[in-house]
Amino acid sequence: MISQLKIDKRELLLEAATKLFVERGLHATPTSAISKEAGVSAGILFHYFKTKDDLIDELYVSIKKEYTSSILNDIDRIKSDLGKLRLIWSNSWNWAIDNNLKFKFLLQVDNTNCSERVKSHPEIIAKFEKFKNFIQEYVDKELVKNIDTYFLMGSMFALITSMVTYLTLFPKKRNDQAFIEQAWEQFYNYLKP
Amino acid sequence: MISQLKIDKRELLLEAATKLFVERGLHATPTSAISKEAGVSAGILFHYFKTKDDLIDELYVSIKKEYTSSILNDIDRIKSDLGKLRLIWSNSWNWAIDNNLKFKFLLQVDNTNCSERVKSHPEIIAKFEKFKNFIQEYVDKELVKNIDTYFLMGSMFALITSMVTYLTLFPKKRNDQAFIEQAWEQFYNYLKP
DNA sequence: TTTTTAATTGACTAATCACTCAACAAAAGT
DNA sequence: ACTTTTGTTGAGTGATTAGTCAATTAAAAA
Repeated sequence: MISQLKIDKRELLLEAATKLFVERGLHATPTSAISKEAGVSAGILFHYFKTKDDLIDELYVSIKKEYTSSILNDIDRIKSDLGKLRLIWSNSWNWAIDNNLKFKFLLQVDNTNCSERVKSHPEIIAKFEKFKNFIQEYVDKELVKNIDTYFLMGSMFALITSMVTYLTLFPKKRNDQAFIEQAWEQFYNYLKP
Repeated sequence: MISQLKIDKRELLLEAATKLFVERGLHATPTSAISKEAGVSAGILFHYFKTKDDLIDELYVSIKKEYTSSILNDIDRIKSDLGKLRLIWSNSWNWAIDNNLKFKFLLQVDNTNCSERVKSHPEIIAKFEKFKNFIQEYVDKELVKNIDTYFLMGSMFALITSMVTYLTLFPKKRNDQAFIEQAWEQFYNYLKP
């Protein structure tokens, strides 16, 4: 086996970190707690990650990539532009609910001033630009109101996040088709010209 | 004078704490940094606040009260229901922009699991209920879509927060009446039945 | 098998933190 | 004026933290 154990311990540490960071907050979580939760020795964390901040950075970037990728899942299976927009919408909150810890970790870092360096990671900027162009296309096609793209993206993300918070609090609603339909209607009413 | 200095130092500490908590994060800010920023000795902080957590709690509650109060400013000067809703909307983001540090502090605490005890403060629960009834009234009057009030409140607050983030990033837009009008239109399109 | 390389441990260190306390200063009360 | 209460200081304390390192084990290469 080609260092299977190595990959395992790294993953164990990242998973443990996600859980504890969300439960206790970034700075309130000692590295010793992370290694304990992962069931490994305290020192090994610094073998895989140079510093605690490096661990946070790597965790953020990997989760963000996972999230942004999931948003475009199955997008080619849909023909209509509006259908695609709806799929992006539902992909977003579905991933966030199915990966609630990871999503909460993203929110926590995004709401923190202390890690600006993470957010300016090139791969993340690239994904952001890609998504921005996507929205711009909808504006050009007059499927979405002609207003500053940054404003649109910000409010879209805000609405999706509040949807996630609500569905996490009331999980039954996730299978309530009438509710989902109404929520989508509201979302698109917000966007349409 | 009736202990004017006492009040002053308390206020100085709270202001310094707000600034540093937003800049560095709750747990990354030592109490020593707070007292230094406030220009007082390290020990005095624990004369006014039993513990650091107590300081955070008090700060949160006082800011939250200030914010929720500002939301209903001048509400009686407006006659129409829709006008009142619009005033609530604009009051919300105006306060948040004018008191950006305080607003960011609220967001930071709200996005943290470590201080559940703060959010369940009776005065805050009361304000929340009051606002909830307010929304319910609009639903009953059929000015707002008939969908779960918690869902409505969550998304309203999300939209307002994204408005604040945007206007903080692009301050000029705040005086752009056409933009504000469009933003309001979108907001109400989201809510209307 | 032997050698080399990589993974893993946990005791250790230097720094930092929340909080205390004895001493002093200023106000208020008498 | 004197006493009591309240405000204020900053050095000190014990606990906790991120990160190190010499030693041990396991895997890979020779």
